Order: sequence, then C-alpha cells, then structure tokens
Amino acid sequence: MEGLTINEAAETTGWSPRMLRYIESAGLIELPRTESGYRIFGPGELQRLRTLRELLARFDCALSDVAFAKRLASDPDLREALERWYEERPQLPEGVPSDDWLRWEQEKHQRLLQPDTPPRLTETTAA
Amino acid sequence: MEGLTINEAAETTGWSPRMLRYIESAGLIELPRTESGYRIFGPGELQRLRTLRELLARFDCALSDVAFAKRLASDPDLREALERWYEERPQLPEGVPSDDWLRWEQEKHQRLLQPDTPPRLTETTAA
DNA sequence: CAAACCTTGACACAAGCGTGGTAAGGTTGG
DNA sequence: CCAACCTTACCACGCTTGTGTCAAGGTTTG
Repeated sequence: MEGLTINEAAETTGWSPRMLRYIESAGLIELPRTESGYRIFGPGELQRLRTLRELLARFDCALSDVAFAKRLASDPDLREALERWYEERPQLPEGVPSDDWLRWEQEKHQRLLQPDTPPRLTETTAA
Repeated sequence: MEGLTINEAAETTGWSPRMLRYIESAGLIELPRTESGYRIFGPGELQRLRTLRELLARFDCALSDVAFAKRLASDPDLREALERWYEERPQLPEGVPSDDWLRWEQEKHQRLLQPDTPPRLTETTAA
C-alpha cells in the first residue's frame, strides 16, 4: 500500500471518514485511487488536511469559503472582477457633475417608463 | 436630499429593498444615513450594487463568497495562510525517507495510545 | 394632519452546507 | 472463507443564506 486508507487518515488528521469524502467531493483535495477504487492518502494530503483544520478554526471560516478561495486562485477573471469591484470608488463617469448625474439616475426609470420625455443630458434644473 | 432613498435605489439597481438592507448588513456596502436614519444611496453605491449583480450572475457565486473575498482582500494573514495552503505540495519533512515517514504516520496514533512502545524513529517494522 | 415614505424586528420558507448514520455491495488479507 | 475494510447512494437533521412579507413605529411632505 502506497499510503493510508480512509480510516487511518481519519485518525491521523482528526476528520471523520465521512468528512474526508465530503472534502474530496467539494474539490478541496484530490485523492489518487487504487485499482479497485480505494482512496489513497499520501503524506502531502494528510498535511493539507491538518492545515485545513487549523485554517478553519483559526480564521473561523467555512469549507465553502476555502473552496471559493481556491477558485479565486485559479480563475484570474474572477479575481480581477472582484478586485475591481471592491476597489470601486464612488466615482462618477467623467465630465458629468455629481448633481446632474444623480438626478439623471433618479429619473432614469421614469424616463424609461415614459419615453416621450427625451433624454436631456445637460439641462437639469438650471440652464 | 443628497442621494436616492432605498426604494429609488431598488428600482435603479434591480435589487429589492429587502436585499439592499441585507447586503448592507452582510458588510458588502456601507451606506451613510440621514440624521433620522434613512439610508442614502449615492452614485458610487448604486454602481457597486449593479456591478455586484453582474458579478454574481456572471460567475455564479453567492453573496457570502463576495463577502469572503472582501475579507480576504483586507486580511493579509488570512490571505497568506490560504495561499500557503493550496500551494502545499506533497512535501515531506526533510531528511525523512518517504517510506519511513509514511509508516511513522501510520503508527502514530498507536504509539500515542500505548506509550510503552518508545518512539523509534529509525527502526520501523523490525524489533 | 394624513399619505407615503423610512426604520428595525420578526416569522416563514426553500435551498444549500456540514455532519452523522446506515444499507448494499466490492476488496483484501489472515 | 470470513472478518474487516473499502465504495457509492441514500435519509436525516440542525444551521446558514437568500428572499418575501408583515407589524409597529418614526419622518417627510403635499
């Protein structure tokens, strides 16, 4: 045998066998299998599993959070989109004075509902 | 009024008023208040809220995921711990040959249960 | 002042997560 | 061959998420 079986792994990592299967199914670890389908836990995976416990406890977060973080790490599109999102400042489209933009926002759906009123971009209250 | 109220914001962002409160309570946006406690939605927040919808739809992820990502972005400890975790390779402690290490793992709990057997680091099967 | 807003707090409910258990069946090793 | 393991597939249960709705009460404004 090239590594530990699931019950042995459970004992040395502190996870239940049930949870080890669950964690695998959540994509957090990848386990090689024997010919007949038994999961094989090598030293690396055992370490990962212990570290994972520490992580969850220390930062009080969920498996799904770690799963999402993993996804983040491997999906640059997602990462970039998120970064742009939470760095998004109260930034107006250039060249539109704040008051106008706001009123424009405020009336948008009304404009959409009654398209008789043509969109006036420069005039608002004053002239 | 310096910005939109919650129902107006709901109309221009596509979120329900209920969800706008929920999103705020989840820490995803911060909303200034009037003296009497009314939430004020400025252009920036409206933009963020729209972007948020796109994000969730485009990447099929949950509010809690975005919340976690935000936490990630502002907590270097967490970020570092996670990075170390999913980059963790099947790496053995140096100087211990793989086979021994494995068997050592395998018997650790037995050693812990019957401490009569002194920890032998070099001998494994033979006695 | 009364209508139309806003606030918080609560109840409700579907869907998903984390976890345990159990059953039916294949594998392994003494 | 049989006990002790492994596998997948289910059922169950409590907790969290996301969402709506409703009630009780303060604010704003025609």
